[in-house]
Amino acid sequence: MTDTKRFFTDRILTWNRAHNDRNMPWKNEKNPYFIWLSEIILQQTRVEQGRPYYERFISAYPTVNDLAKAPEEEVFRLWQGLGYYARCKNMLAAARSISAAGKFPDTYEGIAALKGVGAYTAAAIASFAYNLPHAVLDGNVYRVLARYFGIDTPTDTTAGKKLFTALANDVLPENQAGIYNQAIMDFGAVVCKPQQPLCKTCALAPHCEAFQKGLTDLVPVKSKKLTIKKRYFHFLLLEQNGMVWIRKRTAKDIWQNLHEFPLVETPAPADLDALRQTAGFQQLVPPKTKALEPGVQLRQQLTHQTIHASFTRFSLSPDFSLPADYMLVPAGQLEKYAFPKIITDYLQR
DNA sequence: CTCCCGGTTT
DNA sequence: AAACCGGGAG
Repeated sequence: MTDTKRFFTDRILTWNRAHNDRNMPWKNEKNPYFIWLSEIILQQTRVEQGRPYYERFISAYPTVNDLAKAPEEEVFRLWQGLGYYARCKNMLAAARSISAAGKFPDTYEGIAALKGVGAYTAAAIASFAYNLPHAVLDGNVYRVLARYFGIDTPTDTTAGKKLFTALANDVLPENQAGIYNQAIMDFGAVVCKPQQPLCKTCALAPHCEAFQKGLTDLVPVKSKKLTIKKRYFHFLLLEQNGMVWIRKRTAKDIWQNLHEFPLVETPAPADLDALRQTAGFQQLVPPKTKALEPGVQLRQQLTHQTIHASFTRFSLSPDFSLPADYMLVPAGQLEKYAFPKIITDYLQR
């Protein structure tokens, strides 16, 4: 262990004792079920967005057995709007396996075997709940380590993951894993931020490679560049005497397991006249059915696609029926189903 | 508006 | 290596 590494760990712990006033409802929590729940909710999610979901989940399901017993549709409805819906599916599967086992796993390997739990989440739960010496490696930790130690190896490569994992575990104080892991992530979120980090007042700056060499904005490095494609979704609100057609998305695509209105996707922007020419539209709407009003346009930005959505209402003749994967539900019952954000936005507008 | 951010699975 | 969401910042 080098001096600069010892200094690093010591200053992180000191900062945590003296200056860390970041407060989360799951901090100091020792119940592994609550810790696991909060970590699943916080994956890819900002604390302030996740917090209300966490409160609702622990209130609805105070124990892992309550969650394990819950119907999938109900859990998805509670998860609605949080994004990355595979997390919800995996969470429920994990809850059922924990409940069947009769206790929460208390080893790193046992925790890592849970669905939806990868290296980061396993280390977080192992250290927070059981103080096991496993270093967390999330976006905050990558950034703090890359800057302080001046590492420009891309973090999203096998070599990068290996290097950062070894370093993270090297600077982990063996007997304070839980406190330290929380501290380094808070430090990354509050001081060593992605944009405009607080280097001027940072107690680590004297030994920080990136700060000393003016490389703060150049690390961490990522190798992949994101290509974003545009998609054009035309949602059809097909109404039949107070009822409306919906279906569950089952394809290997975004929003799997959520519901939607009958959808026609076009490769390019299309107005209603152009839409009527498509086979998809003709399969869903009888000829000469008039739109009830001009369509509503909404947009949603995903990681690698931009969704341009239109919503158009039609009144369907009573005898018409859609393919078997669609279901006709009362318009007043839509809140029982989980929908993607762009659809709930439309419904609430 | 346009970017930017982030764990796990396949 | 690529796909998966939604919200915040500029």
